[in-house]
Amino acid sequence: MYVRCFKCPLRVQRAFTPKTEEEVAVIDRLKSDHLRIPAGSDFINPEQADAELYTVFSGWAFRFKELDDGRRQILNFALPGDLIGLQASLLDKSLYGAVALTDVELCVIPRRKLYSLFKSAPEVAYDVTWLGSQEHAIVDDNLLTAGRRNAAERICALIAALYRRAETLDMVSNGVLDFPLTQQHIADALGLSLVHTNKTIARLKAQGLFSLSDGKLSLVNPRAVGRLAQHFEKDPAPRPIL
Amino acid sequence: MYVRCFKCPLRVQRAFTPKTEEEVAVIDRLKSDHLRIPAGSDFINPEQADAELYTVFSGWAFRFKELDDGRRQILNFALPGDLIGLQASLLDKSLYGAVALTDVELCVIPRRKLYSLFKSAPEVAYDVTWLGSQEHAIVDDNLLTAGRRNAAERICALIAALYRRAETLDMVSNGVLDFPLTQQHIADALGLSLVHTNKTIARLKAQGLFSLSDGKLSLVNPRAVGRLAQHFEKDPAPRPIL
DNA sequence: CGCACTCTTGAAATCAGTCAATCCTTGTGG
DNA sequence: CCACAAGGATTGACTGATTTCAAGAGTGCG
Repeated sequence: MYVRCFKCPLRVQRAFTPKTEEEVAVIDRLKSDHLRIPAGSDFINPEQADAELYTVFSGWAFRFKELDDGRRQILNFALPGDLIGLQASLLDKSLYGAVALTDVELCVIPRRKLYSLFKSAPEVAYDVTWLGSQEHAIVDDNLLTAGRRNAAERICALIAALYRRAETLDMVSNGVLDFPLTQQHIADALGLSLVHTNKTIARLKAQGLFSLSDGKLSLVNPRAVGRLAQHFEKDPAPRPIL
Repeated sequence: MYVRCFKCPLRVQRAFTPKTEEEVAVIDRLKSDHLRIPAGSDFINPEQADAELYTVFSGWAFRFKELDDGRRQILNFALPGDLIGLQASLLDKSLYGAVALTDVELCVIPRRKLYSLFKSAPEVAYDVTWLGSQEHAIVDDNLLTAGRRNAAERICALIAALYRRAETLDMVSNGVLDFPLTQQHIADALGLSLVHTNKTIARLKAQGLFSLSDGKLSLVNPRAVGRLAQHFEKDPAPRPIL
């Protein structure tokens, strides 16, 4: 079930800027494979030298780093349309790992073709850079969260940001989002322990901020969540997609 | 005292990959100004819509984000040769501020020229992307630090990383580095309070890990610092510079 | 001299981490 | 159908790291 870019159902969504036929043709030639990765398995290893560049086609994934003794920090989550592996492709060595959170489909862009892409299709290269910066902005935000917010604020910030991003991809229906993170993932993303994460989530749910069970998230009181999170982002403008 | 790129004393240092004459000419035409910013003043405001792209020519700078109530997180420090403002240039709105830590000289690259740069000088555009990824990798690291290391580890990780980067720029002489961060900066970069930062630094100094006073840093026991920091980086390969 | 900035120090308060069980659901094998 | 294992969520009690509050000391500067 290989998906050709000119038949890609993702790129026509409202979240993405339309591309010309020629650009899509370039991207289609660029794409070397369409992978299916089962939930829980990794597709970039820390230390890996030859990691490719991926666009998430469907499902959720995340990047992480860890210390010797196993302490793990999730750096950011990737949703459909997001790029994963630009650093690893450019820097000749991955400094992080990437894991499929749900079953995931990935479009593969061979790292070897990246440099020539800058020569042959500058508009597409510009989009690559743009998407890299976008991810960078998210990590910046996550650093602010881990460094300066308390537990309740961290959880609201994470939930608000993911909910918002999912919304633009029409992944929210009737106010409910399929939310595949376990509490362990949330803890790892926020720099908290599992136990403290659990207790804080319980308190926030009891306060009626949001509901989350059986992998279904909905914001019961979006205002209050947004206030705690100090989540300022307005509706994100359409963005490029490869 | 405008510095033309073909006379740039920075780009000839061993830390940077040499460029062809044509490339330097392109960069020289790209450069629109050479700014001097006094220590402590900011050159990118959070929320600023028209931030330019800068290369640090001399001195130290940093990027930061803050919350409503003033809690501030430093995202990363920039040394000579580092790029600042790529996100802000690309994303039409800065989501962070940038401040001169010491007196700083900046090479200005107008954001307006960025897109056309991708068409006219793909090798240079590639370097821009590369440098963006490089900064991204540093922020990833800082997120791991803020999320998962304890106070002593955080301080060692920061010191080790900055010392190492400064070393490659020949800013370390006789084992001593001019280190312009106040303890408040260190605290803001690591997600710690000032008081706890102070006490932890005092303890580490007493243990003979490093010395730091009057803005002079030296690693008394580099091994121990590296071990606590779990700082794996080997000698960084030469990198591009604009 | 007085002000501003940075660094220090002590004590009290609190947030978050660790340890240790228990519960629940789901899937598997007998 | 039942026993059992595995993964995730939950809870209580305790410990400890880090923050907050408050005060003081050293230095450079107008």
